[in-house]
Amino acid sequence: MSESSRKILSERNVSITNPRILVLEALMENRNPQTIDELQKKLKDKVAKSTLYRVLGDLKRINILNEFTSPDNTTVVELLLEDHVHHHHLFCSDCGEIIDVNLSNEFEDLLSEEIRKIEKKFNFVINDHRVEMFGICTDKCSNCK
Amino acid sequence: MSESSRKILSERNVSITNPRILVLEALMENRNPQTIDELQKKLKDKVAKSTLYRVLGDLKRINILNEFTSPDNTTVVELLLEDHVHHHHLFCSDCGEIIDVNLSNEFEDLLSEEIRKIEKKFNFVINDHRVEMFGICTDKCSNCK
DNA sequence: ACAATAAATGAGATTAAGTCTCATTTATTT
DNA sequence: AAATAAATGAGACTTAATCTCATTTATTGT
Repeated sequence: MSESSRKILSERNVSITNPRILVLEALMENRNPQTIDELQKKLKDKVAKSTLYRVLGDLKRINILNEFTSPDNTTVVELLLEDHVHHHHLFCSDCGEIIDVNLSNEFEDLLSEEIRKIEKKFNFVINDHRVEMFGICTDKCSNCK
Repeated sequence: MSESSRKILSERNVSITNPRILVLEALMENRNPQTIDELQKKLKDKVAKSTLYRVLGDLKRINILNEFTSPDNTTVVELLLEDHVHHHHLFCSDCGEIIDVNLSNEFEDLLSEEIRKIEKKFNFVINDHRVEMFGICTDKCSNCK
């Protein structure tokens, strides 16, 4: 585990430091998105707040961190590694859970086609997209019944 | 113009006040999304900051305001009226412009089908979705060349 | 392996978006 | 038109995120 976070850093020419390893490990603990607050709690007394934000910035810069905002306006963060690259999100407006979702390959192909049309129409080069879905989980989590 | 914002409010049983009319008019000036900062500048010395935020809250509550966060983490807001309901967004990472985009009806149908599958898989009731596209506008705006 | 150099960190100050409070003003109801 | 209820303005307050700078830790060249 500590091994692989070192590998991640060295492969991308980022110097290997304790805070970076700790943040990566905390991110690897949950593969689902987590809030910065959750991260901060996990790393309490191990990594300073300023360092946490800086390390998250570093990880964004080397393109292995995805940061976005949940519908209730919380910043959320997740590691993007080889096995887990392109996917989408499903938000429960009741309990706040965020679930990673893969759409079928056929659908992703259709979406890419549709996006090609948009590129032409608006004269854009589009390099990324995401689909966000909002709803209520009916029996998945303990908060909602 | 002032007429129609009065109408919007009275139809939804929201009392008609000057700040609400002014905010609605400022929102109607651009039909594309605008940042809160832009709004604030337009309404400088006419509507207090606290009132602006409260009125935006009111408009969200009556479901005619869409609020979201742009990739550079700015809060963005747009009016959702009859003619302009379901649509998506295209973000220029160069100049920050946000463009409203409609996907084809056929594609929206396919997306709804795909979403029905996700609902079953995760035991969710999904009531909304959005597609966000990120790229660079090649010749649309003055900032990018 | 070790000094020299460069980069990263911790602690806390600072900034700014958004919220809250409460006395005053404005709208609505009768 | 008076009574009541709701909304507003001004500024205090909160809090996520950024910045600063002295100290610590990593990297590089010999």
